[in-house]
Amino acid sequence: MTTTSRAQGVRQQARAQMRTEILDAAREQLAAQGVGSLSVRAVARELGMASSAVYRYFENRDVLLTALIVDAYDALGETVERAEATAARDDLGGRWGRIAHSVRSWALENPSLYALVYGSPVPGYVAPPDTVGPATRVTRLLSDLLHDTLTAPCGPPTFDALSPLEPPAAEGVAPLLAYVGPSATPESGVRGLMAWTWLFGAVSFEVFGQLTDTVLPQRREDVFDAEVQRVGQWLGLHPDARL
Amino acid sequence: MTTTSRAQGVRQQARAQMRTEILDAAREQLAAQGVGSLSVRAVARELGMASSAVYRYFENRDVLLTALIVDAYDALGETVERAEATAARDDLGGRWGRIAHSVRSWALENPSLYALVYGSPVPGYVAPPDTVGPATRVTRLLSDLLHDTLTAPCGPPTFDALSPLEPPAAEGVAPLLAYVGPSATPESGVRGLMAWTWLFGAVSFEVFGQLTDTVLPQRREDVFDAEVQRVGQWLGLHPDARL
DNA sequence: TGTACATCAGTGAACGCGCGTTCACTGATGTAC
DNA sequence: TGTACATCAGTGAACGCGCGTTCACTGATGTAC
Repeated sequence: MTTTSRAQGVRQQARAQMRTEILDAAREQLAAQGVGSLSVRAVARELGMASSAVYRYFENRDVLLTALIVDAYDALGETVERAEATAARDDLGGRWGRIAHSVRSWALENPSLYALVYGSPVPGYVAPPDTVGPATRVTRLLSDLLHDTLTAPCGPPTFDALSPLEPPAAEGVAPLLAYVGPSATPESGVRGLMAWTWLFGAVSFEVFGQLTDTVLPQRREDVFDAEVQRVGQWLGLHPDARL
Repeated sequence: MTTTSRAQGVRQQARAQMRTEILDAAREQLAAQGVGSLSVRAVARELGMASSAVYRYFENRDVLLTALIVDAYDALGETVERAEATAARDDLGGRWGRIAHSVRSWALENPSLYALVYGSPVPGYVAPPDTVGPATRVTRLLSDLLHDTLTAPCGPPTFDALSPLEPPAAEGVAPLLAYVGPSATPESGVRGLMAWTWLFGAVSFEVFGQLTDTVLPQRREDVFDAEVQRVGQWLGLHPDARL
């Protein structure tokens, strides 16, 4: 490494740090006021710099917002991946439990970031392509789990469906089946979809305050865990695997 | 009715109509720009009146927003109540299907209103007490349905739970059980909670665009219906009741 | 029925504010010889 | 190592804008006698 590139490295490092500081300040803004009132000027004020200086780092407000979204997806993705990795590969129920519980805790710890990525979309804002990768990290874990369930040594679970999935519905889940891989059947695909849907529905209800007067705040983790187990059992995961 | 009160009636009627027109314009605003940018001035502009005139009808922006929220809850509540009422009382699966499908269609037809009441909350805005009544109309239907399931002539469903609900979780759902009534057991309460959670999770995912690349747009209703049936079966509703 | 008065919807100017973004600039830091 | 030049972070003033809300007002509509 030459002196030149080391010096360049210093400049770049300073740049990266400033970028981080801007994003941190923006996250504070977000938590306090919501997406709508995230403003370049307020972020600059928080950092004690001229608002025009922020434009050296982010072309405009939307680019800043996109960076926050990407970071949020990545933070959630990494947290959940780490949690999932602590379960033995053949402990399918355990993996499901880690995923579910870690999504929930991350969301409760970062409600504004969760709202940013799983809340109501901001009309007019279109997520650029760079967001899709980070967005699918949790989905990937769930998809792999479903695949492992269907190819487990003890054989795929037998579902208690009364009738097989009707053709139009089976056709509908085709993209999902393609994503999971050849092991997936329409019935298992729909069930996986329902588990995914349920998980984020449950977390959203809790984070967005819809559980008031329904579940006692101090017992929400216990109730959530009971629900996770029931979904796991219904999915054909080993039922007594616990977090 | 005297001339006086009839005249008064005319004035009041004009007032009520103007109020409606303001709310309609606000709803258009909402659909186009989202909650954050709902503005008194823009609403007035849309109606071709001075922005100060709006203050004759709504004390301030928050009061206007609250009125929109109440109206949205009421519109959804009425739609779902009407749909549910078309099923025979003893057709439990049919009632569940009507509720689920009507929530979904209303949400897809009124995505901005759905986002207003089931999307991420606006930080800083606190829902005043007048919103709770309208907010519980759908919940009431689900709760009654659960009650009817548990007190059906053929007896309550037997759930395939491997182990009974653990005490902390059972304690957690106490408020919900109190709401449903004495027929509810902890296990049925958790299942009802999960169905409720799943329903709004599924609808939110579809309305908020999380189903892209997962379920084919033209087949979403079919897939949704398959899911509804599976949840219904799992809840112990008569499995072949169809919409 | 006719008239004097009260009520009330709607106006338009004004207040103070914060916003996104641009631009010419200054001064420090890095680069090339 | 020393110097002339290029790069680039950050400044501060300015642009044009839309916002919520207030206020003194006008004129139409309703009320009381």
